[in-house]
Amino acid sequence: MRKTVNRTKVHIMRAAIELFSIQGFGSTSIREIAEKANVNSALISYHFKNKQGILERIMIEYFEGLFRRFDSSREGQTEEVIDYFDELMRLVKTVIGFQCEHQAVTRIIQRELSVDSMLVREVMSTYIAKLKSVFAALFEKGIQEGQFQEDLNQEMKLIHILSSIFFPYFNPQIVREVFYVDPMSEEYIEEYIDYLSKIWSYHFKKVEFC
Amino acid sequence: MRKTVNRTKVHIMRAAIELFSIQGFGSTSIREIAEKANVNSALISYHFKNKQGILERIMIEYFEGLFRRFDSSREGQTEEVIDYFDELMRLVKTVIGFQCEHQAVTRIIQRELSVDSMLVREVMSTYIAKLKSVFAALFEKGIQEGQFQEDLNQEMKLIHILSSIFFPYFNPQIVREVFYVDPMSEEYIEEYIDYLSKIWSYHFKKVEFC
DNA sequence: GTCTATATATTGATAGAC
DNA sequence: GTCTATCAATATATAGAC
Repeated sequence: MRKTVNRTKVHIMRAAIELFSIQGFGSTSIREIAEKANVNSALISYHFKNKQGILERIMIEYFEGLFRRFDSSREGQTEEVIDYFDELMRLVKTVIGFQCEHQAVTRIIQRELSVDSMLVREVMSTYIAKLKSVFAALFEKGIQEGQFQEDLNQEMKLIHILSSIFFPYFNPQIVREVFYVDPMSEEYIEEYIDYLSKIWSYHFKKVEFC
Repeated sequence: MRKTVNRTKVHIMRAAIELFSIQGFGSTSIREIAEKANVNSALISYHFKNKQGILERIMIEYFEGLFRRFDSSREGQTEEVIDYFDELMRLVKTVIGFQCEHQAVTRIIQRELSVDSMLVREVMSTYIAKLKSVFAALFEKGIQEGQFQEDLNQEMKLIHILSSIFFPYFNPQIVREVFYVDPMSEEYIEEYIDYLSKIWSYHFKKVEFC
């Protein structure tokens, strides 16, 4: 791949991300994207086939990046995981951090994931399913090792965790305009993680009786 | 208002709701709506001014309906609320029930609320703010009456509650295709409410020491 | 309130020169 | 890889008859 190729592709992607996130996919035209990217509109068809093609690349790069992040954050770690609850919170922190770094794309993906299409079903069955299985595997191990409770409904836990992680970053405007806090700020993140940790530690961890 | 007026308006609204919820607002054209509603396309401009006008009515009717439901569900009740946690869960149940009854509109609203526009900001500052204040007032009273803890961050509680209520009904597809359960089913609702109740009761209620 | 007819703009996508 | 030029389809919106 030559540099010129990437430069145009990247410019188109960046412009598309900004516009999709503000106006929505359906309300954004190829011409608008080309204009914002300072690129000839014909190049979009050339590089991405069509508008849907841009969204596809945006989604794929996002999730590939997320799972790469998972791997790299596991690198400097000792083989044996000791505390599975810590591991859970580390994972949550990684996802939230990634979502903050990619605010616009996060918003686009969550929004477009609620629309019916082939692309959406594929993303669901690969990436979201994979994300779920990462958490599910963690809980399974935690239970095996006797660190986690197994009385609560496991599926509910996972749905609940995804809700908690996704929602504030899918709709940061609600958080900002109704709660007057910025979900992307360091303070908020720390406080939110802290909150979730408190809530969850009691219900997920196996209790030592008093 | 005459009957004929309403019939057309209702048909247009119904068709728009179905299309918006499946394809998204931006990807749906006035013509499509008119066709699905078996109505002349010019009538949309006549009744709603433009496409945005339909969305506006959809949103307003939804939230007006929700708050009317709040009022009516409070009717047959004794003046003095005794258990504020029960009251909280009753409120949660009401919202979730309402969301189930209006699946399509719920999806549309959550999705379009993540897009930037005047309409969205208005809906946020009126309806979502009002929804928040309903929960906030409940917590305040619960604390005053010595039934609720006040150690946890109150704002986080509210964000967390809204996340838990909204997310599964904003994106039921994730729940269905990844978790293989239907968030609209009686069983799910009961189990989910039960789960939330368990999680929250420990952290929100004032504990009687063991 | 509802229709036909139409004006006008914008859409996504491609063919072919460079 | 990038451009110009252009197509056919579709968009929203309105004027005026009924």
